[in-house]
Amino acid sequence: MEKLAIPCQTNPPISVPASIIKARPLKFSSKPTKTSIFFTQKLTTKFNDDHLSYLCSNGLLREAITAIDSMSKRGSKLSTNTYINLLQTCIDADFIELGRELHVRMSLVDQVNPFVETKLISMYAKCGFLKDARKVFDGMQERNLYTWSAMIGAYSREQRWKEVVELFFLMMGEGLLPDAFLFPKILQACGNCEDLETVKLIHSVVIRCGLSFCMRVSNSILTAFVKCRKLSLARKFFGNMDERDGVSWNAIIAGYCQKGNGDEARRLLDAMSDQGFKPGLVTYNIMIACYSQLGNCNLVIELKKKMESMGIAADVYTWTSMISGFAQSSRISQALDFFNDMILAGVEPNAITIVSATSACASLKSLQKGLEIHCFAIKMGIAREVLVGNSLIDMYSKCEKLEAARHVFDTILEKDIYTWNSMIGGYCQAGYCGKAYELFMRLRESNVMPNVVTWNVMISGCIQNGDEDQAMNLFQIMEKDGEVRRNTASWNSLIAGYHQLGEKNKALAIFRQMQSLNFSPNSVTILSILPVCANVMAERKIKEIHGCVLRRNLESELPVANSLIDTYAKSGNIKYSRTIFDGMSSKDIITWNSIIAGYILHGCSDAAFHLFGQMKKFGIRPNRGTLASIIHAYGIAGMVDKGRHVFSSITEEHQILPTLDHYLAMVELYGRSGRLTDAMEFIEDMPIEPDVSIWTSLLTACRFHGNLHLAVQAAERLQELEPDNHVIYRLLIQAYALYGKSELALKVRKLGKESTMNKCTAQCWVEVRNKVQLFVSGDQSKLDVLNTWLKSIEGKVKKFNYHNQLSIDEEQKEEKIGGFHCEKFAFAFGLISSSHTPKSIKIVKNLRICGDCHQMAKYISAAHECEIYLSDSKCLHHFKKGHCSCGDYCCGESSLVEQVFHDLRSYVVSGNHFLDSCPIVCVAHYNCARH
DNA sequence: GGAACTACGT
Repeated sequence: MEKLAIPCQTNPPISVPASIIKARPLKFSSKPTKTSIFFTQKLTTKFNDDHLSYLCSNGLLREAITAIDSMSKRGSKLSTNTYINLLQTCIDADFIELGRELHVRMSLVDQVNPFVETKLISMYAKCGFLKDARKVFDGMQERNLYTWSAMIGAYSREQRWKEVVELFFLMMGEGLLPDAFLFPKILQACGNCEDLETVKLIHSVVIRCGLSFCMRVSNSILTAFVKCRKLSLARKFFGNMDERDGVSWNAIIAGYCQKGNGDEARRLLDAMSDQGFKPGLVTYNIMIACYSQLGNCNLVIELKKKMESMGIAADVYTWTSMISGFAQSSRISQALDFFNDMILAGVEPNAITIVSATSACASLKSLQKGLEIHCFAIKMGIAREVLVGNSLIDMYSKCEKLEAARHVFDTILEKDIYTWNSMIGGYCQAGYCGKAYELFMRLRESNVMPNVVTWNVMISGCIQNGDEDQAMNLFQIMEKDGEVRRNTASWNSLIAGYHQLGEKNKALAIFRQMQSLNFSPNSVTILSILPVCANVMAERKIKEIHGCVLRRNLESELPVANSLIDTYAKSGNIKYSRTIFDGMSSKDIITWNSIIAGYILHGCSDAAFHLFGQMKKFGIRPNRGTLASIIHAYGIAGMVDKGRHVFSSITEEHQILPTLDHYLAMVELYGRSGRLTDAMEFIEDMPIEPDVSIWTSLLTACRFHGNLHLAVQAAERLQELEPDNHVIYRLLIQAYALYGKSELALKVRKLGKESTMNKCTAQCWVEVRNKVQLFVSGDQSKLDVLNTWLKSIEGKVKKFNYHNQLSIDEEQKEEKIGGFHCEKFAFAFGLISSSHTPKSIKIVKNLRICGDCHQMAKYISAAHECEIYLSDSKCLHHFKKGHCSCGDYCCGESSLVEQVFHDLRSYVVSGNHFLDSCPIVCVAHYNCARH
């Protein structure tokens, strides 16, 4: 800009742009007339205005202030207009400091009036100082519509909807009503905080003040009803509208889309065209967003083609909603394909596109694609923006690239709490608890306040990494030190953490405490606590949680219903699983897998096959888990060829790479049917290294079918894999001893003695009529009654359908109580501890049930018409009418995994049994239970 | 006389 120095008598020489000089009238009459005085004043004002705004627009704030001060010293008062223009300059250029100076000077010369005050409100608000804006507002003598509009507009921009609605009521209290501009703002606020009552009130006010004809206002009412999720009201309002425009149609269509009712939205779209309204870009974008979220690829493509045929090009919103919608509906690779298509179509992504695409990469853990998008963000110059940066941190964390995540973290210019939480969460997930803690401490020193999420992330990080004390400590101090209120997620972090640590009892205690403090469990809580209760003796607790699910209307959430199916099945109640399954209006692959696995657990392979067929009929594609289960089911049914056929279909038909669970199911399939050589050959041909479960499965099969030669091989391989496992030692010794290799047996025994492993004590728990009794091996006190009874039936059991197994279980003697295994006492206690034979007995055993006891359970279930549910360390046995759901295959030596034992002992030791209403009766008191 | 600031979609 060309600058000229012009001499000036009253002011020091200053530079003024040529355009201003040109704009100045050049002629003055020598004698001042009334008009010319007016003109001169006006010119002076204009000159001052231009002069000051010139200084401002060039950033010469100090000079501007000096000029103002020297003007006021000379007694020339700045006009309100000048102040307003200056304040506007401050807004436009974000010169809040100058604005404050002006505010001070205006107050000093007492030149404040509603006009400038309103402008001051705008200025403070737009520069991000809402509190100062409010201070001006509160200090005002009189407020008019403009003032209210400025103040309400300020809260609206900050999305502080509640304050907007509050101000609306205050405004009405002062006898003022919004106009056609302000009503939409307030309605938007009501919609966003779902304040239906206020919307209804405004609706009636609008009718009374005759503003219903205004499209903006009535469209805003319509939108507010939609946002309050009152679609019936919205539809009624829409139907009653005298006039509708495209926006009205879009609003009602958006309402159905938000509810996921794409069909109704589609009908409205057609009706809209029929009534002569052309759907526009926004209409198509709404519809496409809806179908993208539903993951309906075909319809999205169809709609996009249709809009393009109407001459409407997909814009950045169209593509972005497709990308984010598909990412959210788990069709993540499709979402990333759309990102590519968008770039090819030459549409420039915006920050939200980048965020959506990055989060898609995060869920896919696709580092390659994530890096590409990071490059895009860098090229667009938005990689350091907080929103984009946050999603990049998340993506790198999920791809386990913590250093890259940290690099992004360090480069983000203005970190918000999400930035910190993402980084801390990333460290926690990766197990770097120390780094997370370090960052957490740094955050507490920064000017960003940790929020409840930060604390929750830290708690779950600590507990997942095993630092239970630190987790509890954080949980205790968060409210006092952190000034955040615990929420459901805080409790969930602890419950899920304890569940992962296998501390079921502590998880249940936290769950109880949570409820007693009136925190409502949500679906996450339910999903953490249900697996804890998957136990034949916890049915009451499960029903209690089921009740809680129904009260909170959580049964419609698929994962919750799926978990209920799974938990009931694992707890012996497959009928309940089925009832829930049948009652579900929508089912996903997990639903089908849960019920199928449930039936298999109960030995009902036919039901599993039937459901598998039905599932395919419904067009649900089986996944990895389904196929493993079905092979397992063919194993139980002894249908080897069918099982093999399913195995080959994994790769051929379903294009899935078989994993260890499929190989295990195949070994079991061969093993059960006695095709041990096939099993061995299958294991040797496996492209992945067989693990403990594979060899254990083979060993079980060898025991069942009496193949000592292969048993020794399996035991040797097991011993190689887990040299410190004492159970495997014992198996190996027994196998050698029985195979006639006593020298080897002795040698191994010597080695085994040197290892410090302790043998587990056998224990079992029996529940009869909601009372729980513990039997521990080695405790022989006061068991005469049971002993006598057991001896009386021993002979009968032997005659009953005995399967002659290869016995390598000789060492179990030491676990016995008075010559019997503890579960036999459990059977006896269950049967004779009250006057009637119970319909069912439920037992949990820490080790694996032996063949002998298994036999007795079968006998009892037939002779006494009493079903026995026995959950041992490996399997759920359901004895009924002389048969067991495991098909007699799952009994034998004690388990390799002693987890169940550990869990159960902790219940007793801590005195907190999971059935609140079921106190544990100690063994010595068993006689009292009869009365 | 000035000032408030224009509904539906990421």
